[in-house]
Amino acid sequence: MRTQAPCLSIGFLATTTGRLFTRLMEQKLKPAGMRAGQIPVFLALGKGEVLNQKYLAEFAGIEQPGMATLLARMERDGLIERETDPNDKRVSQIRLTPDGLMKSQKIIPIMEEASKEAFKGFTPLERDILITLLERMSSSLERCL
Amino acid sequence: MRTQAPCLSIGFLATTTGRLFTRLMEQKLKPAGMRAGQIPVFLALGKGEVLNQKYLAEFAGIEQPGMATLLARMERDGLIERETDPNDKRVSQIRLTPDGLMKSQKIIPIMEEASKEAFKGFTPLERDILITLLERMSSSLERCL
DNA sequence: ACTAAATACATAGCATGTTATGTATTTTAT
DNA sequence: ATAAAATACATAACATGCTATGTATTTAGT
Repeated sequence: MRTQAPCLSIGFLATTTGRLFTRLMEQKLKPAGMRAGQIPVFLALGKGEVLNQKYLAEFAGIEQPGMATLLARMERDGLIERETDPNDKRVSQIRLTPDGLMKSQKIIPIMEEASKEAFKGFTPLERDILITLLERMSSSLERCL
Repeated sequence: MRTQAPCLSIGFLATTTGRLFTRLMEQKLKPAGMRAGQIPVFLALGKGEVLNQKYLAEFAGIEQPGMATLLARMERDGLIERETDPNDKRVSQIRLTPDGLMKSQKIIPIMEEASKEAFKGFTPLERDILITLLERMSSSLERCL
């Protein structure tokens, strides 16, 4: 008896699926004036929350410089506003602008649409299994990084 | 009885897992002088094959301009060589350089390592299920794009 | 034969993410 | 009290991938 070779296509599959999902979201978000990378920011600030960059980066699961440039683009596009925290001048307090707040209302319905399409042909059980296994793989990968 | 809400986290999970996998591969490839985006090219040309850009783009599952810039960087770094097809001057025949060929030998073992780490804690059955479900989701997404 | 369509590749401009590094500001330790 | 460490954010340089578009070259239609 010998150990079965690990499936080599998993990396390709994971990155491809992620890319396809991003593309689908871009398609749906574009008409609404939003971009895929902005989703976590809209989700975090969508009820008028005021949060700092560090929190947003962790929430989005990206590094700090990535969030910094994302927020710079969103500020440029009038989606967010920043204000220095008077209690700690290193921190900037970030909130959605009225326009950003309005746009953010469409995020959840759009995500629902996209998820529905992604899960087309899946039973609820298959859906739950995929989620669970992906979460476990995600954790495994995080642990060895 | 009401329909269960579709899981909204699937997009985040898919893109995050893909990104984490890419990061892991980068870590392993860097010491060997390779980058994550180059993997499909190394796989396609690793036995001395001579292929054109269109084929490589399809093989890698990315758009043509993406492959064009990838190949430009790989040529810059001495990993590939290009030659115009004499039978059709639009086509460029692409092959790995001796250095690229040598480096490509390490791709499969590195992919095996990464897959092993990604699947840590998975039973063979779970592994197969994840692959199958991801393939199905990938197909669903491709269909609606 | 010759124009029009198709094909292969290149380029521009951008978004997203990464690592590496710089710059203020605040906290900690002596 | 002050020097050192930690923290929050910004910037630089880059890879990867996208859409839109341009440029040859080849193929097809008349």
